[in-house]
Amino acid sequence: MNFQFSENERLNGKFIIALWRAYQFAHKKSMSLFRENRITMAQFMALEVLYNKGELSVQEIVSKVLSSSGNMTVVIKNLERDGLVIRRLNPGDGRSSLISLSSKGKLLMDKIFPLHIANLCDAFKVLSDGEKEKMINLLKKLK
Amino acid sequence: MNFQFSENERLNGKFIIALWRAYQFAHKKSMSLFRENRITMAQFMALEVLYNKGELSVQEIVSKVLSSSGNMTVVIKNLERDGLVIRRLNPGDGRSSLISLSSKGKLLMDKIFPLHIANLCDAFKVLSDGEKEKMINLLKKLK
DNA sequence: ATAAATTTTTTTAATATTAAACAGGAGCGA
DNA sequence: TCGCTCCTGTTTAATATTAAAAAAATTTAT
Repeated sequence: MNFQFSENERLNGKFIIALWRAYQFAHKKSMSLFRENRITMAQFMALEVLYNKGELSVQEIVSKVLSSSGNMTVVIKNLERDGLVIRRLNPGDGRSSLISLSSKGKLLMDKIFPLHIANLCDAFKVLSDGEKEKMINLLKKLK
Repeated sequence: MNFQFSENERLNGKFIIALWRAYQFAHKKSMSLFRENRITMAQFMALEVLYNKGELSVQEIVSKVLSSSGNMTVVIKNLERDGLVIRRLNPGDGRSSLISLSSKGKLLMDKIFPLHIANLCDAFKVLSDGEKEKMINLLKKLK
């Protein structure tokens, strides 16, 4: 005898799957974009934060992309190796260094960031602004 | 000069982040549950399909959890090593094998699956059934 | 029936991800 | 100042994930 679902449990199961599939769907086009430009999604997320916020410490990047510091160490190491970001010592704190986009990284983001945004808009075009706003407010209740 | 967002682009950005955070939030409690029971989330997802659908081929598992076959090969190899699943040759197709829960795997799922469902219900308890149904229907429009 | 195409799965290489431990700097109170 | 704690970042080990190539079985087309 396996576990038997109640109606409520069944609905919650459907809901978590719907969230997952919607998130996957929204990124499908951009995954190809990233692949063509030889970066991974994790690398893009770090580049995106630096592009929009400027020079940041590792810890600040981590808090923006909901990752872990151990993970971000690796991602930034690979971005540094590929010449997309630059690291300099933090003059105000001997423990940390500050990461920023190189000119090569800036050029890459100038090219692909608008395309990524266009992909997102395209993915969500079947929803109205009101529908999106309503869902954002409901989803924010989960905390 | 960095990229400037339009209102629509800003809303889509907020929406994708809201989806991501909601999905993460819904799994937070169960991540601890999985850790305590020495399995990973990827392993749980494979076990869950086998628990609810019975014996399946690798390809069938892959299609249920939206993974890749190369990835699932590894996940199942680790589950096999830990004695949680059993593999037997598929009598009807020489290319594939059939995977099923071992008694150890079944016992584990009897214990943690109801707890996982309870965690999901708890995470989503601030939303009404109507709100969840409405969102499921809207999210299904993304295809 | 044979050749071609497809399916299923594994393998390899590279990157990502987590947990856990660790090192060293910074901040703070006694 | 000393000692304690917190913060920041790296490292290690294990697992996951992807892309790409490959092997083998099956199916399809001719």
